[in-house]
Amino acid sequence: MADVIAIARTTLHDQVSTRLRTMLIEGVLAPGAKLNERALSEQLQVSRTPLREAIKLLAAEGLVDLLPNRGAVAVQLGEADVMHTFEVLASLEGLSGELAAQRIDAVQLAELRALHYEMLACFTRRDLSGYYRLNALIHSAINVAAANPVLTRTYRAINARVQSLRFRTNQNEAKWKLAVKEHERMVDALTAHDGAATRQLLVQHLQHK
Amino acid sequence: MADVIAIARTTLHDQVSTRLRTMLIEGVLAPGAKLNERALSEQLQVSRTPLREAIKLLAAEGLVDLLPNRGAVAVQLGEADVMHTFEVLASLEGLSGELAAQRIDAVQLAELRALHYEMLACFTRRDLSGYYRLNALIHSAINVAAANPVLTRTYRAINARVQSLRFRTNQNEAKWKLAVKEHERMVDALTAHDGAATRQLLVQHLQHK
DNA sequence: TCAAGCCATTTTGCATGCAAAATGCATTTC
DNA sequence: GAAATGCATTTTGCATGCAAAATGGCTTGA
Repeated sequence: MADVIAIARTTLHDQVSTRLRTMLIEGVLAPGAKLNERALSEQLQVSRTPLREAIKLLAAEGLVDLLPNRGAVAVQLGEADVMHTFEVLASLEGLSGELAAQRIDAVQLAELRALHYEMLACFTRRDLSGYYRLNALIHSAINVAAANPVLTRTYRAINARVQSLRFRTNQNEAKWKLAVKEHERMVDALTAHDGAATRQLLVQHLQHK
Repeated sequence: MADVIAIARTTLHDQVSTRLRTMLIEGVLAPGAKLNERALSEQLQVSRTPLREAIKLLAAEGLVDLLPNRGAVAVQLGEADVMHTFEVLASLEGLSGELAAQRIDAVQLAELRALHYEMLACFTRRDLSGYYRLNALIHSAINVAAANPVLTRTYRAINARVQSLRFRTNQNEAKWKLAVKEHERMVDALTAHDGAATRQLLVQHLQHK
């Protein structure tokens, strides 16, 4: 009984916030839309209390704006907001890469390489959705290898803000090729445990979006 | 009637979260302490609803841990947690410096220099509390010069986590001298609009703590 | 004496109720 | 006809009530 993980007990406001978050990211709640408490509570079949707690949480994450006495509104990011968010994201990705390069072990490296090859397969087949999935997995693996929970949490929170945009951006062939190339170099840099290089590559990688 | 600012109307849960945040930072609510809802609501003279909303917010900020069905506990940072937090903070400070170096204007630079001289005065008088105040102002000014609200918000949130620790750390003379020296170089780098150098200095500066 | 089980009390989580603020609409006035 | 005003409705914000879970102490049995 060494590594028995506690049974996940989840509170209602937690479930609600998760639900709302995906609704916001997937655009079910479009930017600028008002979040009507009564309507949402009926839709999600919960009372207003946990719903309100969830909304406060999303406000803290920057996914909704809170107007006193006038409710919550799904944030509408202007061009400047997106740029600012990407600046911070790039920096955090860079840190993630630098730390990962220092801390990644052989097993993690092997797994990363495996994911990379799977991604190449998707690229070759022009399987865009598979590519996206693996891309996310790879970046997540790097994040895990960085072994810094604070970083992981912060990155996740900020990433959620622009996640919805990624549903819209579409890759062209040249960019796609470049991204794959960059990934290749990333794996190399991580293998060499070259922190500075990995950082550089990840920052660049994000700036190309 | 050009720049009339709207009257600040504040919600109760907002006030409560602000109050609790300072209580946590200042150690009135010591790390590991349970946040009893009834006790706090009586103490702050508010009902449990806004109090609970505030606690959820602080949980999102990472100042308290939420144990399902067992309430909230003021976070107790282990050595590893502190290290992880500082890693992220250093990175964000670095970004702040890099952006500030690119974007700072003459007026902001002048103000920064003025603050720096005020800080030197405090250093000369061995006025530690004045020094801390100006130090915070200078870092805040750099943050503002970086002109990235997302960065500012993120930094603030993460900084709050370790802010309470700073009440305890005490400078020795040598470290203090070094910090002042580093600040001097920072101002120079910003004046030269040298992003890389400013980044480097700020990262180092934080690592010395 | 000590441990295990049980019950009373406390505490959290959620639902609901009520008041203040905001919104929308109709009416009035010019 | 357009703008302003007043009123009804809606919506948010907070307080309170109630049930489930947790906590602490007590008794019972070995």
